[in-house]
Amino acid sequence: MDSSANELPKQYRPSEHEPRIWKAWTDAKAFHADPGRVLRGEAAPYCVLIPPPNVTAALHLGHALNNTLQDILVRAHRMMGFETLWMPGTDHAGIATQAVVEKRVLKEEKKRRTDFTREAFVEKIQAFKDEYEAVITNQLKAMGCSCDWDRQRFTMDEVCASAVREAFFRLFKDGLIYRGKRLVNWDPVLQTAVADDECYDEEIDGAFHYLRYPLVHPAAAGADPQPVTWDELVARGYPDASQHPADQPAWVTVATTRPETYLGDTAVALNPHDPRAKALRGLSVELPLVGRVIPIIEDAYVVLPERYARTEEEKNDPKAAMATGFLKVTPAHDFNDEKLGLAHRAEIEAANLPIYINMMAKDGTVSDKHGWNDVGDAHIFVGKKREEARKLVKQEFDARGLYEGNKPHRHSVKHSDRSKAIIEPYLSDQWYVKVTDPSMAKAANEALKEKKRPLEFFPSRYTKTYEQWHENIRDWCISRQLWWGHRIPVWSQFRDPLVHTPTGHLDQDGEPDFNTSLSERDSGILNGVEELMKEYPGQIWMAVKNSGFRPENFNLQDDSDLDERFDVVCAVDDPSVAGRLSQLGFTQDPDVLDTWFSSALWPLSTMGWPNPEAAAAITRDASMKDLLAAFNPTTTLCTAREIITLWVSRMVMFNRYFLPEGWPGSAASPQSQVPSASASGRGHGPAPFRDVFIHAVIQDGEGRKMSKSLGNGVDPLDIIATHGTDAMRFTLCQMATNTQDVRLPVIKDSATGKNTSPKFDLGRNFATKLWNAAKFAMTILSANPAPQETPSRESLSLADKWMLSRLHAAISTCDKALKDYEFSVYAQTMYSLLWNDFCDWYLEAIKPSVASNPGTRAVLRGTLDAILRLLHPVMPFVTETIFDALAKFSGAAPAGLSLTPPRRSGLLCLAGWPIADAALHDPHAEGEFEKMRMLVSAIREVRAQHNVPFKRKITLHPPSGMSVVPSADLTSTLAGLEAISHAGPAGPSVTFVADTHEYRLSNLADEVDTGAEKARLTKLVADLDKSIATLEGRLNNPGYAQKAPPHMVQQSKDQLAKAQTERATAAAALAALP
RNA sequence: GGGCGCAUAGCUCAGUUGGCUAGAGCGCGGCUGUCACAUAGCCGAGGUCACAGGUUCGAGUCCUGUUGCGCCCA
Repeated sequence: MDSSANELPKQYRPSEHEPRIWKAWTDAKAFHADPGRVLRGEAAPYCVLIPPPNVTAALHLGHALNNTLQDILVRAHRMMGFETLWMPGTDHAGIATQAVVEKRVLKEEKKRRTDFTREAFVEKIQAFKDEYEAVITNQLKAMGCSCDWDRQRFTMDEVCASAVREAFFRLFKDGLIYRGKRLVNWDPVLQTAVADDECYDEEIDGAFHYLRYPLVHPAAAGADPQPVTWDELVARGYPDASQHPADQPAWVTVATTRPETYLGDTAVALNPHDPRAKALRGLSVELPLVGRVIPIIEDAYVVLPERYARTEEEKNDPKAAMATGFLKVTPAHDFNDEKLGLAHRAEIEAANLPIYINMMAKDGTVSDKHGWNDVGDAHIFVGKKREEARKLVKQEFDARGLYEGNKPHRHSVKHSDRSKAIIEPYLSDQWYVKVTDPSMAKAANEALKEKKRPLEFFPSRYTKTYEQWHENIRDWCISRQLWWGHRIPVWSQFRDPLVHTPTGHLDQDGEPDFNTSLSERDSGILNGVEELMKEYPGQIWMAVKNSGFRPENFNLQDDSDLDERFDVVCAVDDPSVAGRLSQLGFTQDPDVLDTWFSSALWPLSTMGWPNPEAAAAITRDASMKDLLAAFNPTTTLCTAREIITLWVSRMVMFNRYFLPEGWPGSAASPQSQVPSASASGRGHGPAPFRDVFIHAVIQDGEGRKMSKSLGNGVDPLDIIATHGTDAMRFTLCQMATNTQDVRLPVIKDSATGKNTSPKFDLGRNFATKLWNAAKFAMTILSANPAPQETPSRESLSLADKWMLSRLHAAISTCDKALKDYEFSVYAQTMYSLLWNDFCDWYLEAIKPSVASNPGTRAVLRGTLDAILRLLHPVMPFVTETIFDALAKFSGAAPAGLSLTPPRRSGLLCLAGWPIADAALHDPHAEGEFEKMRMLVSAIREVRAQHNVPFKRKITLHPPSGMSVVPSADLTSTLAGLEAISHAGPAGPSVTFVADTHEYRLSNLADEVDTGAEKARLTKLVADLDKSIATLEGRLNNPGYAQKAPPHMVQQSKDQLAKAQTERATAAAALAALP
């Protein structure tokens, strides 16, 4: 093999190498983590969990960034000798996926979800999921992601599903899951509750409508309420009441953007500081048509109208201009009204009204079937859609002289992400996790202060986001009225009222005493459940409320709505259990869990919790049983900032809740001491990771989010096709500064019509540079092999020592940058090491000497090898390709540079991370080299100024006092000198200054261009004058000499002296010109 | 409404305890088919560090305020 370097083609063509390299990695199982090594104490664990991409769509550039950064960390740590696990997987993304499939089915088959059975439709979604999971997986593999692909999970697979059931079961049993009737964001199109983060605000042109509610005297039950007249109000001191006809019924006017919801009003509110408040005490209003009499309540929440505003601030409240001072309170249809209603519960209930009156069906039409009993004449609205009902209400009020008109009002309204429908605050039965419990939110914040292993955010400012979220958290609504997701594992049925049998005794207060018991039917049900519970110990549970019976078997939940039903929760997914429950009259809750419930379990479910043995059986992977103990807690989570509250927070809560206190998962503790995963830590378990790295969001060149609708998205596969994976990764890494957003100018490629960005050229050019540098190095090594013996330090040239010193610095910087998640620093450091130091200076410097100096060849080979290793995490394919070629040119590394060979299969991804001794740091060599560089730059500048052709060799004349030119050989090589002559120039010459010394150059051309020379020197003198002025100004400042540190003052003096010398020399040379 | 971030060269961004005569890549101008690389090399031009005050011997950096843009939470 005379010249193996020739095997490398002229250019690096990514597509020719990437599939081959990927196969080599996969064949070697290079990314497969062995938990056994961790548990046996053979290697420290390093673990990253992939933020599971939604199976909704293919990955975009944001994913590319997210996963590139993870892969960089993972690959670097794998090389550093950690037993490294990067856990891959995808998320079922409940509502998003269902909505996408519903849309697709409607478009392709013209059918709706409800045209199918639940099972059939879920199957369709499943098929879609399979399709996209494959797309996503292929994308990640194309990106080079070194995940442990044998362990890939899906949030709804069998392993994850059992974790979800177990988590629900434990929380339910512990009283942290309850059923509640609450207002939720209701999507009337998809007919499901949606989370706040599944909504967006959008301004719409609406109006404030002014409705008059007649005032009445509250009447006794059954009696008709009597109207209040204006003269009565005059008597009560109601301001301006005398302006109305005295004997006419009086009213108050409410302002509302949604007139139709008046059907659900249960109060009218005004501010206690409103001058009308006093006069209205004891009165009520009667809702037109409905006839409902509702109380007037006083609450400071109500905005005072402009004319009653007491302060400037109140006056300037934009709402004051619109307000009448009266607010209709509709707790079942507005979140603020709900708060008001609950705050004034007593007053409303005193009026024999429920707090909530729901006047709407699930599809958003007016309905009397959902908790509205006093329809009265308002039946004319029933069945109308929101918009129709609004019109009709206006019309009916108008007909009765009760409509005062409207004012246009642009206001922001919540819309559903998925259906774009306006969100309806809607009262419904939902399941909640009591995250307000101290074992949840508080424990999550305490993780930041854990002594042993505090949770840490990078950049640290995000800690605040996380903390504040937990401080203000509300209970988490986890039920979704969807088909796609984890079905809530609760079986319910309505329960009979308790039977009260007189005992014939009197109680303490002298009242007859009763025995309370279950009905016969309910007794039978309970017996059946108890039997099941015995057969499936710890897997079936039932909660009851204020029953007073068998408390040893069923835990009491006082704050849940269990008056009416029996709820049985199952941790098992067993058809026979389902059958038995069915026989007992139970049906399973039709709802599914919020997607984040299963995502929150990701650090647990992917590792086989709660039952690693069972997970090992399901996956037919024996090592699965050790995963949890070896890798949870994981090391780092990489994600975007909006995920902090949605996902990070919930993972921390769940991990701390479900894993036991003292869960070490570390090699230090023998397994016997590891607490069993079956015990819940209830807030005392470990956080699921140590570091949370929040990376920037990629925007387009205008600072907009990339999105399909804007058409500014960039497909990672397109970039991979045109630039190569490594180029994309390097560019993304280089962009990953710790700012909030990064902009990526997007252009349409005229050839392909696809979106791309010129920024990716940076990475492509860099890969090419590396390729060519390596090719050149190997050409040299093939002609003159590197020595097999470590060369002595003495045999190294200045350039060698300088190169090693630079390498040492770069390794330190990279190590620190990776530790601090400063990806851009890492990329920049490597860019400058390879391009500037290695290519521009070192390779150029050694060209004449490398053939004759074995020490130099050792440094050349060793430096290239180290660069490949350092770059591997960000550019895995090209480095692996070159490393493979370089393996044919073996040689000893220079002393002080450790390059551990690959652990197996000769693969770079399994080779050791380079380690440089501090001894390689050589300030003297760096100083000398720097002097030489300055001289070379000065000569090059003269050459450029005089248009000296590249090939023309010129003569350098050092100043008369200088016997030896610093690094003369290097200078000659790099500056293109023919000779260094201590004699004066014979022919025409040019003077220049370097490091205060006056040099001359001759043989530049047949004749010196005095014009160019004058221009050059004039500019130089001007520049130096500017410096001198600055430095003199500083030194002449009396405070400077007194207060600045002496070394700073000295430095300024030195700089000034140097500038003055150089200026004098340049000025003299200028004067000497003809 | 609460919290956070950004504003530095034409563009995208560095600039970590104040010491700066403010850097990089792209782009721009000049020269170069040169022998690893034209996806390259060499040289160069280009900045009132958003604005206004303040602290300091010294401010891109710290403080206060203003303007503009953006994000998260409610």
